[in-house]
Amino acid sequence: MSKEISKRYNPTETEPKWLKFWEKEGIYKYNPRAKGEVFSIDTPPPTVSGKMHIGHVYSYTHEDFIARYQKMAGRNVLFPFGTDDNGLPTERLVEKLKKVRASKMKRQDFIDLCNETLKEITPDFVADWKKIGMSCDFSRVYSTIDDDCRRTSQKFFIDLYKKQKVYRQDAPVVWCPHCQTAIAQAELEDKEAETYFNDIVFELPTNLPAGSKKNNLVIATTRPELLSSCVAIFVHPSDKRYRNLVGKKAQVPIFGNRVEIISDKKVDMKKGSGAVMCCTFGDKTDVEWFKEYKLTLAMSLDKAGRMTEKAKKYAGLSAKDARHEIIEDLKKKKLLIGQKKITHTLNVHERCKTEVEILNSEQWYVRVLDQKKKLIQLGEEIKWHPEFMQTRLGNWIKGLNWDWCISRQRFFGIPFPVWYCVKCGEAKMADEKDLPVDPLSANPKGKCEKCGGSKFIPEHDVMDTWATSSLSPVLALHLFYKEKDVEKMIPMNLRPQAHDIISTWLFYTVVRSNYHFEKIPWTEVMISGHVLDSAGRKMSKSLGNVVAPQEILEKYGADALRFWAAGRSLGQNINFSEEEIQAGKKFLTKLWNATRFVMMNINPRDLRANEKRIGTNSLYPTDKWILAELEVLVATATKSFENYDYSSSKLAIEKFFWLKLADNYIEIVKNRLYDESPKGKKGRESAQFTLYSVLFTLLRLLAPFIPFASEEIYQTFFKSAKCAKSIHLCGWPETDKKLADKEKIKTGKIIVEIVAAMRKHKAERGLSMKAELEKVEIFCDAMTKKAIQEIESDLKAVGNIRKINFIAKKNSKLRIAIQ
RNA sequence: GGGCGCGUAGCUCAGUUGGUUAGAGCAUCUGUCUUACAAACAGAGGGUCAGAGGUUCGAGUCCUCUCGCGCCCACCA
Repeated sequence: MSKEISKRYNPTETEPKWLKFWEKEGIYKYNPRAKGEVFSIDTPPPTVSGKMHIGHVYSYTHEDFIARYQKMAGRNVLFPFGTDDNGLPTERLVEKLKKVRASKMKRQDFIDLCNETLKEITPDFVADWKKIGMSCDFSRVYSTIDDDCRRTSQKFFIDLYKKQKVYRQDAPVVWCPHCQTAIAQAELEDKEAETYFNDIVFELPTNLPAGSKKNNLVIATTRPELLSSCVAIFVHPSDKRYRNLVGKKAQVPIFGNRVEIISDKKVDMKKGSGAVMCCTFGDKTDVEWFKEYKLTLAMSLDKAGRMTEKAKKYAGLSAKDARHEIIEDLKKKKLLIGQKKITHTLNVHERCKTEVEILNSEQWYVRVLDQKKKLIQLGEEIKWHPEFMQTRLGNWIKGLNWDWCISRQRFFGIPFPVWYCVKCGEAKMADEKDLPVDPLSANPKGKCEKCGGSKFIPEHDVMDTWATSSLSPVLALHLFYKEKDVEKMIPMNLRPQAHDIISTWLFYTVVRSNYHFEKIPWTEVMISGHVLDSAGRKMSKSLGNVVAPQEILEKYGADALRFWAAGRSLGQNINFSEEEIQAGKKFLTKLWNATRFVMMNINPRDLRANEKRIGTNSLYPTDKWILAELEVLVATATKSFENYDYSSSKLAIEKFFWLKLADNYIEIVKNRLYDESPKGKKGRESAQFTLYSVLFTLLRLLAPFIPFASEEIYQTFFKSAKCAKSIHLCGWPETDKKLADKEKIKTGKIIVEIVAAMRKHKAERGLSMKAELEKVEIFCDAMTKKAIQEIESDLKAVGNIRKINFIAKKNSKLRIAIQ
């Protein structure tokens, strides 16, 4: 071995080298016809959003551990890659990068700008995924806005239409006034806010039944600006205070219109005054009442969140300003008789944190509410890792209140392949062979199927990005398979993802797979947790605790980051800790040094030539011990990986390497390696053979976690004797039951115990570990004595002991006395 | 209010189907230049396993309740 091999492993120098090598050699290319059972992964296409963040590192490395393991275990791994780059997130990014506002630009100019911007930034964005060592096949990637995805997305939309699983309806929908589009239930977030509960006086008609004391009705509301939308007042049926008012009318203050007082059990008698104004629309209950009692529609807010003509003198004001003015006016008229400060939770749009409204508008919906039972059942058919994550999907489905709204009044997305007949309004779908199509620039073929009309207007809306990414199994498979073969590959083997998008991406994919293929999209899912800051708080720009993985990569390299990411079990959140990443780097140095030391004392070619002669049978008992331990390790690591439990695998490997191999075994046998005399040949060769095979096995066990360092070590020290061109093609170690010798494991425990006793003896006396020990007395039973005698020479060497005395007695526990 | 997860050494976490004296890393202290590694190595101290009941010969592990933390959902008049 050449002397210039450095003492310290330098990841930042090494990693780019192997990245290039893997790409050049096509190590991770997928070949559908290659041998081995296919293992297909529905990789999450990251949203192109500037830069990869630390949360990406965490969950993507998890799936990479599994992909690499599966590949080494002989499966033909399909590990595709794509990017999700349309819809609101992309629009927002482009607006920010290019300092433009989509709403102030010509539609087509903005779309062109989005496409250009994506072209500029995507390569750098994807490069980060390569840098962390993802073993995806990057030679073909999809983007959810590319031609093929647009075609696929539109094709499957038409499929939904034909199957009547998608419908268009003019109805109340959750609306973001900032983004000016409808959004889906899954895109809502909670936000705590302070507001006032206002007690407002509604005048009652004068012709009240005899005995009525009051001539007005007080209603508490947080949203006085919606007074002009008030279409009814609700009270509880058993509320004695208002019983005689049911069926009567009350006058809306300021606006003067009269609304009916209705009784309904949804009213909470204890809240406010017990009487509620129903506005179209203030909240979900209003929608329910609107539908149930067929109330009139009175929308006071427009799509931009400004007051409409309905609000008369307040028209044109923002909701916030209108609230202020109305309160002032009510005060003047002495119709506001109380204000109470409260904190309540309201729904905001997750993308822009704007308070959402409910507006009536025409949207496309995918049916999900009538499928709840079936969808829950499909969720149960999938095997979940960890299991408890399945409950989250079940709970989400149970709690759904709206069908899945997929239309967005936006610009950069996949258009609906739809026109509407001017005469009868019937939707007309595009011809499949014309896809992808933009209805704004193309015309439909043929006449209206319903009325025979020949004039059409195009659909302006685009689809929500989830409506395309929910087809990711198809998008990914289509990179490598012909369209007609795609369905045969479903269900895929694995969907990996983080827990935050169970109610969106995971759920929607199940919905689509059910409608299009009538089966689950994958047989197993693995769900990763999140990365929190070192104090366990969410990372956010406002807290200033965001960690950029790019800096960590530069400082410690990808392997150290990956090693850190493997440290917590699947599904658990992890706190970011630079110390733990440092520990990973230390592990790499230690591994490098241990290998370097071993290989300085071994000539792999000689070893190979003498392999048969040395064999495993004639090995020293100490050597059989470490091989037995290694067998246990391989079995554990394999079992854990098969169960997606990479963290147990990593922990076991780490402990074996550091505690058993480096701290003990190598220390014990190094004396045999140094002995170059003819007499020491047998012992030397036995240790060499053992060390070489242990390290090569260990290296393969570690390869999924630290692909760069394991490759560097393989290429530097092992490749001449082994044939594969990369460690990642060397295969997963096989277990060899012959070596799993339980007796030798017991012997090993005894060795470690005796060595520890000698070390303690020397440490307590401040002696060098090399210091000679005159005599060591061992109290034990006859069986143990026999076992120790087999390894006596190794023990004497490592402890520099002159003499070992045995005091063997029946049932005597092992005890060591040192002089 | 409902669901899920978590609570083990100063910190971050392991702890298989219940079974010897509850483990590791980091941190702390002490020692050692030892022909892989001083950014190393060896050793030490440090735990009522959140709390209370229960099942059991035996509970960190199983059951019930309580408390604390986190996430998701609901409530938003």
